Amino acid sequence: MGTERGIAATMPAEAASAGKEPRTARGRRTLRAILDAAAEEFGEKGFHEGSVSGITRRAGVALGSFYTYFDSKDAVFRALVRDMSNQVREHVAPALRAAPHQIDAERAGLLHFMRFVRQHKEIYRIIDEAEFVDPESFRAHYTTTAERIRARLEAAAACGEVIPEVGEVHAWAIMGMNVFLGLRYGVWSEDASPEDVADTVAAMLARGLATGK
Amino acid sequence: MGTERGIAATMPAEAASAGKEPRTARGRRTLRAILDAAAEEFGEKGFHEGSVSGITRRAGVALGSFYTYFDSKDAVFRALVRDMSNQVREHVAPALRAAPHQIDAERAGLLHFMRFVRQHKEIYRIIDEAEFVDPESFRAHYTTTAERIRARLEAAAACGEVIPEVGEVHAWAIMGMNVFLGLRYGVWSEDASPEDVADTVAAMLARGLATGK
DNA sequence: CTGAAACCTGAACCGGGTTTCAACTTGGAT
DNA sequence: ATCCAAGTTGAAACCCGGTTCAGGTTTCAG
Repeated sequence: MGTERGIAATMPAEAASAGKEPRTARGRRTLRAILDAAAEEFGEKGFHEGSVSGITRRAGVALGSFYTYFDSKDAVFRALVRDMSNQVREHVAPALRAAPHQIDAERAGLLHFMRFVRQHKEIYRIIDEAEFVDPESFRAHYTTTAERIRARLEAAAACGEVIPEVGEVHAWAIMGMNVFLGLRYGVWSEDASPEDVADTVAAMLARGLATGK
Repeated sequence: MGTERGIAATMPAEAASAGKEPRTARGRRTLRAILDAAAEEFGEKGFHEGSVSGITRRAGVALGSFYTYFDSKDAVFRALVRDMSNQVREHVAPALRAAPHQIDAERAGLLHFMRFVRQHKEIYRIIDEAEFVDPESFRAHYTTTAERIRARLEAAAACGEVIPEVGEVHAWAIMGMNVFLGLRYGVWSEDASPEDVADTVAAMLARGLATGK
């Protein structure tokens, strides 16, 4: 289960706990190692089964060093959840902008989300477990995601691309579909191509399931 | 957060761990008290934060009595997950049968699911946490739920009530919508009536979001 | 009524993981 | 070259909750 790049690519300024930011290059290196190790550890074992010593072992640093950068086990987890949430958004956003029509945009959103998930299967374990470990971030993640979908839909409604009744309910419905399809066809099994799944959903979104009669 | 009836209504034979079934009326009473208390405890605090002593305190029995009926903390949780899964199904099933048309059936499914959720808000904490505590049951719950939806859709397709292309993808999409709408409008806030939400979704499912043009 | 099985009790055991801390090392500014 | 703040170390203190168990109480079939 390749965590590959993990958090490393972007190093958010607020990764460490308040007042514990590294001041030297060495410190930044260690912090990054700890964050990547934490993504691995929690992705594999979950929050409660994962351990701080597991993180430091993977990172190749001493147990005590962890507390140079984080106040607690919870704190790293929170940092990770926020980062994951951002990563998804940043990965999907460009595809949305490129779409010529709103239905295409929703199709592209799902498609790129599924692709992202296949490369970062740890995301479900981390975001889902946030419901228990860091409810604030969990709620924030889904609320802002739904809000973004709603804004897109309403803009499209203004252009006459979709029906004028679109609103929050549609946004949550679409988000729910995407999350479950990502779990089913991204994490659990890859027995259907993301493109086919996205096509099917786009068709349903466009014209519904009812027959003409 | 009234757990109200909890598990009490139906007492599944396999609630207790193997070989630990109660043999007297007193035993059954105690087992039931423990199960209801466990639903409360885990619903409020989640699996890891919840404790066996918290359960027995709520149930008004001694710590040791717990182990008369369950092999471990995990075991009660597993029993709870299966029971919850059944309860939802049993609560929603009748409404499905009563629907005259497949789209009505899906509307009714969502409607009754939301109503059930409002009365059993613990369900999300318990089923969601099963992803980590009891992955088998978690997977089973969603797999069989989706399978049931798929079967309904395909039967309806055979009657010409819905388009013939319906399949697994549609089933997972509908399930995902329902889960997230239940979370948003059942657990997090009751700022929209289940009926309105269900109507909106049914319309989307029937005719889609695209405009005529 | 009565005795054995079922059930209840809670103090104590136990393992494991988080967090602390005092001594030590490193690196870059002066 | 020197010095000290930043960083590192890992053993051990600490905490906490799951699980056990030996002894007492209740139930109910015979």
